[in-house]
Amino acid sequence: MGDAMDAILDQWARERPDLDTWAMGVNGRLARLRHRLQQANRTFYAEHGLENHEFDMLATLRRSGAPYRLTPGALLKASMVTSGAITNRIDKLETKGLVERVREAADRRSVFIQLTPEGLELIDGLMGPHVANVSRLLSALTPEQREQFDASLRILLETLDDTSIT
Amino acid sequence: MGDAMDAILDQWARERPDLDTWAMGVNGRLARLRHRLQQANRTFYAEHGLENHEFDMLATLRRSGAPYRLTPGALLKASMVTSGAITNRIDKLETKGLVERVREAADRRSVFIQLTPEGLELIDGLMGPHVANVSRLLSALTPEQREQFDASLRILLETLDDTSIT
DNA sequence: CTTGATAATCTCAACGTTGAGATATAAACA
DNA sequence: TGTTTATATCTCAACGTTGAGATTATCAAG
Repeated sequence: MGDAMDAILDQWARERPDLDTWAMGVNGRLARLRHRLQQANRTFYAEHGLENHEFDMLATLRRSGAPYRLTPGALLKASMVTSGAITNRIDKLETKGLVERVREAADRRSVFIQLTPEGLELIDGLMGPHVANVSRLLSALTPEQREQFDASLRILLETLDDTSIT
Repeated sequence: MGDAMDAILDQWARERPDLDTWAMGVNGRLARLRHRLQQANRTFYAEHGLENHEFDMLATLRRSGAPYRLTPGALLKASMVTSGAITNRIDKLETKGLVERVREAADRRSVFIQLTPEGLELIDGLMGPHVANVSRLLSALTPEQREQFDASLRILLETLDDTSIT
């Protein structure tokens, strides 16, 4: 048995036997696995009327703790997109009534993006099923494999300087 | 030492200790690692005037073997985007003179997208440095860890039905 | 104070992707 | 042969992201 990447690496072995295929394989598998998981998550979120990135933003606000508010700047750092996209996403969630812009900071350049009661209720109800869903998707690994897999991911991220959140 | 995901999971442990964090951690780390690698690859490709997806399409044609041609349909299956994007990407590469549309199939609905001599020379010269670059990015793992990491990725992809290429 | 520099957020034109539909060809079958 | 169904590719309006710049507010220095 093999996955799609095995077939791709077979082609490379035939065409360019000089190339070491290990790194190419990992690079490709990471891309493909990420894509599959994202698709599966999208299906789950859609059942509750949310886009992938909407779930992410609600979850980011939820885990920040009461009163469940962060500035757009903080949401920007917590995401992997640019400022224009953040403004757009906040606008959409505000229209849905799941977050609201609150101006009450000392620094009046700033705004707080805060979960509404509806937003809080939605994300709190979804976290459990979401975790169960992801667990199911990753259930093919043994407990030992899981631990090693996660550890390797952490090692790679640390060397690539992935150290800041907000 | 920890990565960004460790801090995020600490927040969840504080806010929702009922949630099992392992799966969330792997899901987040996969997204982050993929993003980092894509950024690093982008930097490398940009030094040679290529976008990420342009490199991918040239590589797909290259590994298919002489005469380095595939139909848009095959390129579509090999990619993770939709048909409109494929047409657009082919157009761009054709304008750059790296591929050309060749109509000589028995089935006249079909077109071959074929590497030009310039396209072949470019991708062939880039594959070695590309592999070296990705190897460097993943070099923090020991040989044994690499093997286990790759094996786990394959197991997960197989269970998620990632089995077809073109 | 006032000026200049810094910071937070938003704006918007350019660009790429989506995805349903259009177009053209081929295959199946009466 | 004519008709229907299937297949391959392209088209294009709607939508989201990018990223530089505009806007507004704060801070530091004189």
